[in-house]
Amino acid sequence: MRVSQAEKSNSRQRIIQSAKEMFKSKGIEKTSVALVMEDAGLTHGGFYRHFDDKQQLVEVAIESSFEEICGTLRNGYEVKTPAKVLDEYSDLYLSKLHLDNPQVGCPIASMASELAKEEETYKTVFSQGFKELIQTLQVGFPESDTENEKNAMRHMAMLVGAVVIARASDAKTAKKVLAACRARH
Amino acid sequence: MRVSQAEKSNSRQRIIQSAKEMFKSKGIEKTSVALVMEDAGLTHGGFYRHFDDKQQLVEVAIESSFEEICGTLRNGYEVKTPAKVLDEYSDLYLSKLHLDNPQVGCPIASMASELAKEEETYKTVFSQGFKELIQTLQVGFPESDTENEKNAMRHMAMLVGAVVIARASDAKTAKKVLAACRARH
DNA sequence: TGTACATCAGTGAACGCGCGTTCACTGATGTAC
DNA sequence: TGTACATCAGTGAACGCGCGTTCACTGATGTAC
Repeated sequence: MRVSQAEKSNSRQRIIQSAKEMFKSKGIEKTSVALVMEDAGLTHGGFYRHFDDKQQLVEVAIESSFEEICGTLRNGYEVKTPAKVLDEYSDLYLSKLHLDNPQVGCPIASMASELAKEEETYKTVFSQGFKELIQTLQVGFPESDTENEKNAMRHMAMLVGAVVIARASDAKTAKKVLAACRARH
Repeated sequence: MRVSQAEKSNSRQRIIQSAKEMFKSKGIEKTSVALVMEDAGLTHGGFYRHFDDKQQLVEVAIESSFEEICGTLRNGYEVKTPAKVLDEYSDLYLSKLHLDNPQVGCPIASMASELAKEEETYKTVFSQGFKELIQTLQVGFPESDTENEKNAMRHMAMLVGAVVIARASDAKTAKKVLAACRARH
C-alpha cells in the first residue's frame, strides 16, 4: 500500500541510518539488503523504490558518515578552541568506547580496507569525505596551512591504524595499542 | 589418484601461498576456497584433505604472513643497523609499490579490519603475530624497552592507517597521504 | 626384493544456503476534473 | 469541495548465482608379508 511522500522520505532516512550502522559494525559484504531493510522496519522488496542497487546505498552511507563527523567537529569549534576540539576528538577516537562501538564510530576505521577492494567509484566518494574531514581537522594544528594538512593526515593515519589494529586484536593487546597512541599527540 | 607425501606437503604450501596472496589482495570473504585451490593448481574438492575448513586456512595464512615479515626484518638486522632497518621498512611500507601490491604486502593493512568482524579465534592469532612484529621492530627505536614498545606500536599504527586510507582513496589523495606520513618518522 | 592390498590425495558432481535483484500484487496517496 | 483514476511505496514469493562443504570415485602410494 502506497504511503505519503513524507513517510517515504522518512523510510529512506531510516534505511540510510541502518545501513551506516550495519556497514560499520558488520562490514559491507556481510550486511545484506534484507537485513538493512528489516532493521529499518521494512521488507527487502521495497529497497529498490529508494536505491538503484546496494552499491548506491554504500555510496550514500559513506557520504553521510563523513558529513556526520564533520558536522560534529564544526559544532565543537563554535564553543571550543580548535586545539581542544582536536584533543577531545583524538581521545574519543582512541577510547574503549570507540573501540567497542564501530556502529557509531569513524567510517574510515571500519570501512576503509573493505572499500579498497571494491570499485573505483567508492574511492571517489571516500576520498571526498576524507578530504573534507582533513580540512575540518587541520585548523586544530598550529603551523602553516600546507604543514597542517600534512599534520592532520599523519595524525589521522595514526588514529585509524590504532583502531584498526586494536579491533583485530584480543582485549589486552588492543588496550596496549590504544594507550601507546594516546601517549603523545 | 593418490600422490606422494612430499607432493602433498608441496600442495599444502602452494595452497597457503595462494591463500595469503588472495586474502590480502581480494579480501578473505571474496576469496573462495575454489579460487585458492585453482590458483594452487588443484580442484576445490581436495581442499579438505589439507584443512578442516576455510577458517583454519585463514588462521594459517595470518600466522604465515607475520612470520614472513618478521623473518625479512631479522635478516635485515644481520647486515644493517636497527635504525636503518626501521627506516627502510617504513619507506617501503609507505611506497607506491606497497600501495599497489597488497598481495605481497603487510597483512595488517589488508586484513585487519576484516578480521575485526570475525570470530575471537582470529583475534588471538592476529595479536600473536602483531606482538611478534612489534618485538622485532622495537629494537630500531633509541629509548628504553617499555618506551620502545610504545614507539613501535605508535609508528606501526601510523603506517597501517596511512596505507589503509591510501588504498581506499583515489590516486591523487593516496599520494598525498603517503607523502604526509613519509615527512617525519 | 616382489606381491597383494589398504590407504588416501585429488577429482568433479551435487548439496543446502544466503545473497542481490525482479516481479505481480495491494491499496493508500496524489491529482485532474 | 467531491469524485474518479493513475501512481507508486511497500509486500513477499521467486529467480539465478556463487559459496562452503560433502561424497562416491579413481588410481598411485605406502606397507605388510
